[in-house]
Amino acid sequence: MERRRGAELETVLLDAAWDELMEVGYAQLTMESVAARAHTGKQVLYRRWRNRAELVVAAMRHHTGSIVDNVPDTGTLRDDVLGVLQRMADRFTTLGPDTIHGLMAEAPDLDPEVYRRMTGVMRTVVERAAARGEIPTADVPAQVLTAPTNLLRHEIFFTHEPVPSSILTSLVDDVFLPLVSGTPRRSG
Amino acid sequence: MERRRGAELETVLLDAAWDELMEVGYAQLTMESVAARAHTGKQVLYRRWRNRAELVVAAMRHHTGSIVDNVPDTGTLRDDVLGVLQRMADRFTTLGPDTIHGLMAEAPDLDPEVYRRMTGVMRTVVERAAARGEIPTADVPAQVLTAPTNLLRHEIFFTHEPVPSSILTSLVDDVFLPLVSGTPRRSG
DNA sequence: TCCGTAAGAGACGCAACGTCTCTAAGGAGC
DNA sequence: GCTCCTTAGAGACGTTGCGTCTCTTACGGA
Repeated sequence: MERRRGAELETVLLDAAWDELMEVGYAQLTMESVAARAHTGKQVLYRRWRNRAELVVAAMRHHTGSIVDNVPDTGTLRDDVLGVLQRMADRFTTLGPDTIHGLMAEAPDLDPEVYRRMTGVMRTVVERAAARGEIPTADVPAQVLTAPTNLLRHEIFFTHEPVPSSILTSLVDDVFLPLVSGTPRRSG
Repeated sequence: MERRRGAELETVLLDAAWDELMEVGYAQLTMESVAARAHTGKQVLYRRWRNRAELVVAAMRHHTGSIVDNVPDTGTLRDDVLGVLQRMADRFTTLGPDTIHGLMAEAPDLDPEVYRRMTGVMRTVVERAAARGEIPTADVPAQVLTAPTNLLRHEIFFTHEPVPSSILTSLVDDVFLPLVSGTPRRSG
């Protein structure tokens, strides 16, 4: 019997977890089913991850690299932000809301990190736009900076159909760009 | 033995579920624990609700009435919106994120209804402001209308501490009011 | 060649699910 | 006031999946 070890085994485990996630979804995914799919025992899983949630998160990380790498840089703020949103939408659509909700419920310490990353991405995009002179300043309130990604995430969480692209454009054109372009201080 | 029936029994059951929810949280709440607290059997619960999620939702509804009743009407748009947000924050804070995530994971068909209600509330608030002449028009894009409540909900979902009131004011002053008051069309 | 680590496999006890069964309380109808 | 029918109260039951524990054995390092 060929016995897998080290990185090779780990890849097999993570792939098994990912495949199981894609086929049956998070709610139906069990440690037993992943172990069986990888032709190994549960202990091998528990030696590496403390529970289902950690295993699935690791599988997700393994399957798709970080969003933070290669921030969109199209030359216009609008397309950059749309690019960011499009990537988020694509990514979460493949996961599906049940997986997301399940993970949120079981791995509560995990989420803040995930979404704080996007703040950095948006900051980069906005700073580039300001450097181009496209917007008056990169000094944008945090709530404005994170509004598009947060609203999209909200949409993904509460909607069970894929997010239509009209929502993405509306978030950019109706919400984000007006807030950063004019930045009209209220007269009151 | 006094045997409870009908509405009286139902109230006891829902109260037991609510108390259990407040004391141990959603993850630790079991049908058995609720039944025991209500001094009854599980079958009495299952005769009324199909599962844990439905029971808890019913308990929440029973404990706190709808938000839609009495929309804030303070005379200024800013205070109205702040009032709406404050109520949302209060309500969700008593529940806690684990309960919310747990419910979302187990009762996926439930959520859209809940958050579409707030759209109606915001529409009312904005229409009143337009009628007062406080803002130029009540014809506001849907994404703008729902931005504050959605962003707050997002914040509640991803944060594990209570939402500070500075976030509420920022959502109103930095995001919402600029979008509805000037509504400056971008020059480009 | 020997040894120690960990893979592969599965038994185990536990917790909670949701179903099923049983007894008896207490309204409704006569 | 008696009978009947619904259903409360209680808990047994089988199932599932968790996370732990145990055992044998492959294999890489010294």
